[in-house]
Amino acid sequence: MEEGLRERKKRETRRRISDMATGLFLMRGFDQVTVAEVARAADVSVNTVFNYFGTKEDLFLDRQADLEEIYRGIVRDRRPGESVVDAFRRDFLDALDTGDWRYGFHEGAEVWGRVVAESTALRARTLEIERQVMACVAAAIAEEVDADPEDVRPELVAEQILSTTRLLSRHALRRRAAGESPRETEAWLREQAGVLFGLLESGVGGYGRRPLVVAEDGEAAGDEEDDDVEGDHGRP
Amino acid sequence: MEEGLRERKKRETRRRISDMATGLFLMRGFDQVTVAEVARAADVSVNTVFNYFGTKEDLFLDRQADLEEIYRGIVRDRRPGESVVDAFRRDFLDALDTGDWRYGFHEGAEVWGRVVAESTALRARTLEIERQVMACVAAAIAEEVDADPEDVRPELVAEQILSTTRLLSRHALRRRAAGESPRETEAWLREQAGVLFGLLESGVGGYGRRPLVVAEDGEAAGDEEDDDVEGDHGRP
DNA sequence: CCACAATTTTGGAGTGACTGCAAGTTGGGT
DNA sequence: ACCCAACTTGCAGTCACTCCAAAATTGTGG
Repeated sequence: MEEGLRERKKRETRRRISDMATGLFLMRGFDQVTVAEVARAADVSVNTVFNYFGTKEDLFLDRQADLEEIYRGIVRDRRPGESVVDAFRRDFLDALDTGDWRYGFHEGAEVWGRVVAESTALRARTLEIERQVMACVAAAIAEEVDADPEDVRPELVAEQILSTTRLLSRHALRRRAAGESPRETEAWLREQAGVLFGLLESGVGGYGRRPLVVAEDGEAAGDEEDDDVEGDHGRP
Repeated sequence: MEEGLRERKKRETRRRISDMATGLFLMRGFDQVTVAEVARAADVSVNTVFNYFGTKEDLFLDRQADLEEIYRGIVRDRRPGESVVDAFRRDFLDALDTGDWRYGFHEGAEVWGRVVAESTALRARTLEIERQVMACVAAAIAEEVDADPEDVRPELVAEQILSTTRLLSRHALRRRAAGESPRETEAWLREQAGVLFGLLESGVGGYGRRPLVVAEDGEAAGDEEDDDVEGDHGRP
């Protein structure tokens, strides 16, 4: 098991294919590059490409396994006094500091984001991956709180948290793509992370509540702009 | 514009193609039916099929426009005193009563769900549709509360609500597919809708909080089973 | 009823992802 | 050196989907 020549070659080949592919995709766009071209660039046959990667999309998106492992760790290793939401918020803010690839803050993320956004196939695969990661996080949470298999709450919590981070990442990419500077985007993200995670914690129950009594005949049903999410959930 | 012969024929053709397609898909599964077969069954050429439907998946899933309109209505027509979450909960419970198709409670929904679940292409398209519907709901909410275009909260609220209903539908389909009776599933759904929407309202902030002091050396970090989500959001 | 234009349908010839198979080629153990 | 297993390759084929130009159909004005 000393890492034979065979194993090394396999790893190298896989790597070479993946690198050539991502390079071409980033340069010319996903749909503008054929698998045959990738194969030629990596100096292998088309069949070999499909031997290593199940689909063309996987050539660009094959971090799913890593993601699942990392997220499992976040849930498992949360600190004393931390809820699951707390743990993910901390991780998100840390990632913001370190320019982690997961949330799309790293160098060149705008290009990557643009390539994904422009290809329906890649967008679809991204969603599917997110779904699977969600299921994985839900399982991790369920295991941690030792929940009944019938209990749906872990899934809900996972879904809520991941939609929050996904939302933040998406806006980050959009802003960077629109030409905003990394500094500005980071500041904005830090602020919005506070808002959104706060909303997550305290609940969205009151959002957009329509007033019981129509005001003075002025506007129909406007909301206060500043603090329209209150803690009261009682319904009359 | 008296509904000429031409328009009627077009509508009929489209309908015929769609019906034949869904029939075949439900009977034999999405991947086991080719577009050519659908075309033959509908007595048109393959090109005509693609003339009416952009992709094979759209032959099975073309309610998106309806969905968006309905959801817009739910947001717009919420009653006095109702928050957005309230409005969607009410709609969900109503749908449960009426066997509405949107959440997969109608007759034959298990078959439909199985067909979708078995095809990666259909699953992917479903996710993409859900994403677009989400964006639409977010826009509706933003418009209703007259939010700043920069404000991300409407998107978060939309995402949260729709993941809740989606979660409920998914479990409903799974249970029906597993052979549970409609009655049982409905009862379960009604109960879970209460739990999940409640969690949405009051926030998931405390979920899975790890205790500050490890208990007595018994188990490591278990949670109370009944009410592990409290209203306190303060972090120590 | 007859051109004539607009629209729809169709056939045919691609392209590109992906599969299955049979025939090489290569690495590792004997 | 020899063999087996794993890996690679070429080839033929399927299927979704596109582009284009030639019918076929429908609506319109004389």
